[in-house]
Order: sequence, then structure tokens, then C-alpha cells
Amino acid sequence: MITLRQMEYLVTVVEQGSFTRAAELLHVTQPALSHQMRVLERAVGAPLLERLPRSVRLTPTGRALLPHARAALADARRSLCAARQAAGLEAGELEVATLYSVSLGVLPSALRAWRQAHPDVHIRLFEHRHVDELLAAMREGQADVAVGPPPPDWDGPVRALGVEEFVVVLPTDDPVGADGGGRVDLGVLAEREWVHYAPGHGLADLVERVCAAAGFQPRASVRTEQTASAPLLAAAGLGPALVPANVLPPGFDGLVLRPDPPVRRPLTAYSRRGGDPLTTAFVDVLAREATVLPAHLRDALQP
Amino acid sequence: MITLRQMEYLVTVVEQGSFTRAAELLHVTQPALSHQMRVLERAVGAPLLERLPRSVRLTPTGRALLPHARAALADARRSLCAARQAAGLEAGELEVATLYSVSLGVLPSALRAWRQAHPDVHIRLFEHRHVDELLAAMREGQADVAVGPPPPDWDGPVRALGVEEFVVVLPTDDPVGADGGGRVDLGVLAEREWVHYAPGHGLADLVERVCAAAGFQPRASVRTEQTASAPLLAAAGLGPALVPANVLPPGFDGLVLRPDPPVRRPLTAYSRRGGDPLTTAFVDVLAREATVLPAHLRDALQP
DNA sequence: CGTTGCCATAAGCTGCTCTCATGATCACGC
DNA sequence: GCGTGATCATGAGAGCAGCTTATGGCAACG
Repeated sequence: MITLRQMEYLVTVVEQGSFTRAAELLHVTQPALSHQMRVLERAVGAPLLERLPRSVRLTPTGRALLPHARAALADARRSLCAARQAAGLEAGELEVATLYSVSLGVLPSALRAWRQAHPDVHIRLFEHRHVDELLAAMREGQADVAVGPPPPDWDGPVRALGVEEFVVVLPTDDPVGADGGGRVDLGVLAEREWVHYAPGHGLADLVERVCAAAGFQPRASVRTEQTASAPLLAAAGLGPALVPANVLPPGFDGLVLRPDPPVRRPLTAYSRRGGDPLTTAFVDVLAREATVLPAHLRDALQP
Repeated sequence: MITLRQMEYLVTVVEQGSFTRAAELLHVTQPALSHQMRVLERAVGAPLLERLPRSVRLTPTGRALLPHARAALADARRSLCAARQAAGLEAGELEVATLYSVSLGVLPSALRAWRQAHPDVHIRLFEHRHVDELLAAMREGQADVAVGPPPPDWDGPVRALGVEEFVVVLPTDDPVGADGGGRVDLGVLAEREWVHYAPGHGLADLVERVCAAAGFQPRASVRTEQTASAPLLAAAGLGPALVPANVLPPGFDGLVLRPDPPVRRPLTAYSRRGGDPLTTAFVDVLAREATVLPAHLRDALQP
């Protein structure tokens, strides 16, 4: 059975007159494209393309097939478009409220998937420094959906997205990393000066609460407003920082330790009751695509 | 990206009003169908089907999508049809000449694949008892393509299909099978009465030739005109038979031994020069699909 | 003649598509 | 009300398809 993908590949090769350029456009490698064209030719039973040294041209067989291939691709696009219009998903604007750290760590992958599936639905993002701010804004009707910790006394739909894990960041050569098997008792860092968050920043409260549970109040070497700065400053030697694991990029150059006991924060997507199809669809994409615990740290953080 | 298969599945479910019946028609299981409908609904972002206890009905979203799905499927079929018509592959008659044993062992799988891909191209089969007969018929222009051993002094295209392996068949409890590790020196069977082939049958010559090389002339308990009978008669105890491995069905109830030295016969597809697209396409299918060495004996027969 | 451009092929990895097994829900008949 | 049958959903596992990386072959060009 020939596939829409094969037809799309053929159309692109013909338009570009080159396997190599078509492969680039399609975001696959040339051998994959070459192979699929062969598969398609075998399904038909005759060559569709004539490979010339510096170009590619259609055979008469290929010329007969091409317009129907284009039509099939157009029909497939129209089927999706018509279905989405019927479901109210084709266009519009979706308002998303969240925390700074979430918009840095968890959201990007979900937003990427969403834009791919719904290119004409605009996203408007509201960022908040603190959990309480976020909830208050939602109660006042700020956005269609919020992404944050479970909201107390919320009467609309609440969808669990996963549990964020916090990690301690230090320079690669910090002596605390020499033993402990990738874990650290926060009490060991009681005398350090910490990379802390600015007052009113949601993670400041979390750091205070966690250190208090470990028996000390952290002194700050620096207080940052930007979640993304904290791991960089810590790796540079300004002191330990406690950050959500999901804000660390792959290949982050620093010492990453798990606090013992673990510091975790569940994340949810919550919206108002009687939500529209767009919001529902977005929450579905979030639940599927949000990178709450990034793959490159998942193995290291599991018990 | 939604696929033609998903659309085909949806159309069939809607026409049948039942996942179970649609799955039967499509020759897949119900869970596969159920899963693909879910995948499609996720790609769209909204339900397409409403599952009722004894039936299935379309949602408004599904109703919007369906006509375009039908159109895409129709365009895909037209693309294949148009391409094949341009290539001269859509209809017609193909004449195939071969040996009795080949039409029994090697050809069926290739013909099955051919009929699937080219349902409107009729096959006319000419069977011959002997290699020389086959070649003479082809020289006289009998068929479009012949399947048999390499033809001497043939001036058209010759395509190798693989090498047939011959095996000795005996009853399961024959003492020759007790040692030898699945192999047998034909000389050991010199005093036996053989299940032989009728004079003029191509395999009669081959048996005579092979036994002469082992130093004896076989006596015949029976001479059969039918290649398919030989293994059955041998397994029933009328004597050893030498048959192409590919005529043995899976689960054949008999002792199967490899002659030592091995007895092999290459097979080719040969046709006249300047052959038409249909013949070329058929030879391609043959080269890909012909079961020269069946999978269930392949491991046992390898060195 | 050497270099560059471009497609084909092989090997290996990952994700998709299927099957089988099982569970949940509903309708129907006794 | 209970048992049975029909039907779709979900989970686990196997095999296959589709991809990537590496490499080779061929033709054109300087």
C-alpha cells in the first residue's frame, strides 16, 4: 500500500529536482528518501524518476501519477482541516498562564508539539513569579489554562502532568560530589552561601522551606530573578543552587546532585469548568508532551 | 501525520458500523483497529467516533472529515492506476512457462504477490515435464517468460532467482536417519528401490545423473508423473525419493536428508529481448518473492 | 587526473503496527 | 436479578518499517 509520506516525498523531489534538497526540506536524510522512492517504484511496478547525474526528472509513469498524488495530499490536509474546524480547533487564541521556571523547563516541548499540530492557533503566555500569583490570576479569569502545582480548592478540571524533581547544582569539582553516590544531605551545605532567588520569587519560598526542614536557614551569595541563571551561577562557584531538573539543558556542565530526602513538586494543568475544545486539546497535548522529567536526567534520578 | 491506512480503517468502521466487522474485512484484529482510531483521534485533537454498546457512530467532527478521507483514498488508488496504465501494467495477459516442479514449489508465493499487486493482469501458465521441452517452447515463442534452469545460448534477459536444493525423503523411522547428522551419501541407498519419475519427466534425468555420479543406477519401485506425489510415496515407505526442497510443505511428516555431496539446481527467469513492461514487472516480482529455498528448511539445509 | 556533487546500498537502532490476552461495560434472555 | 454474549479498550510483546550513519559508485567539472 502506498503511503501519503511516499507521495509527499515524491512531490518534493520533483519540485526541488534533487533528492538532496528535498531531503533537507523534508527533514530526513537522503538515503531515507532514496529508499522510499524505491519502495514506491516497486509498489507501482515501474520507475517514476529518472536519475540524472545532476538532476532528477519524472518518467511518463511518474508524470501520470503525480497529479493524483498531489490531490491525495491535498485531500488529507483538507480532512484534518475540516475536522478541526468542526471541532473548533482550527484557529483562535489560547491563553496559558504559568510560572517562570515552568515556561523555561516544562513547556517548550509541549508548545513545539502544539504548534506543529495546530499552526494557526496562537498562544499567549502569561508568566508569574509565584504560585500564589498564578492561582490568583486564574481565579480572576486571566487565562484559559494554567500550568503549575496543584491548586487548592479549584473547582474546574485539574490534569496531572507529572512530578518535577529538584536538584542541587555545584561546580564539577566540588568535594561534596566525591562521595554520596549522586545524592546529598542538604545539611552538609548548611554553612555554604547559596545561589538563592529574589524575594517574592516562588522558588525562594521553596528553598527556604526545604532548608528549614534540613535544620538551617540558607545565607545567600546572590539572589536571582531568573530561574535559568541559578544553575549557571552555581556551576560557576557562587554556591549551591536548588533548581528543577527540567531547566537543565542536555550536556549541562556542572555537578548535579539529588537532595536526600528528595525534593519534588507535582505539576498540573488546570482550567475552568465547561472549557472549550481548544483548551481541552491543549491540555491533552500537555499531558502527552510536557517534559516534566527530562530524559537525560531520568535514569540518574530514579531510585 | 495521518495515514491512508487510518483513513481506510475509519471509512470501513463507519460503513460496517462495527469495529469487529471492520477488523475482519480489513484482515487485522480489533485491538489494532481500535488503537489506530485512537491515534487518528489524537492527531485530529477530537473524537471522531462515538462508541455505543452495540454500534459505532460518527461525531460531527468525524462527519466533517469523512468525505475528504474518502477522496484521499480514491486519489491514492487513481494515482496507482494512472501510473500503471502509463506503464502498461494495468491489464492484460501474461504467459508464463515453467516446469511441473517449479509450478508446485517456487511459483505459488510469487504468483500470490503478483495477483495482489496486479489484480487485473491475467496469468496463463504453461507447464512442461522437461527442461528441454521448456526451452524449445520458449524458442518457438510460447510464453512471455519462462522459469527454469539457466537456458544455454539464450539471447534475451536472464534473471537469477536462486538455487534449488534437492533432498532425499524417507519414512521417519528409516535407519539411515539414525546417524549422519541430517546428511546422506547416496551410495548408502544404492540397493534400495527408489520412488522414481516417469520417463521423459525432467527429474528422472536428474535422479539418474546424480545416482550415476554416486556409482549406481537406481531401481524403481514406482515411477510417478507427479512431483508432488514423490515425497508422499517416499514417506510412506516405497523407497527414497529425491525432490526439490521447495515442494515440501511446512510440517511435512517424513525424514528429510541432504545428499552429500549436495544436489543443487539454479533457477532463472528468462524472457525475450525487448520485453514489455508487464514481463519486466513480473520478473521483478519473481526475483523478490519466489520461494526457491523455503524458510522452514533453510536453516536445516545451510552448511 | 583529482575533486566535488549526488544518488544508491548496507548495517544498525528505534519506534510503529500488529497480535494475543484480558478487562470493562452494556444488552438481552431466562 | 443473574448469567451470558457482544463489543470495544488496554497492556505486553514480537516483528517490521523507517529512519540514521557510513560508505561506495558514477558523472561532471576544473
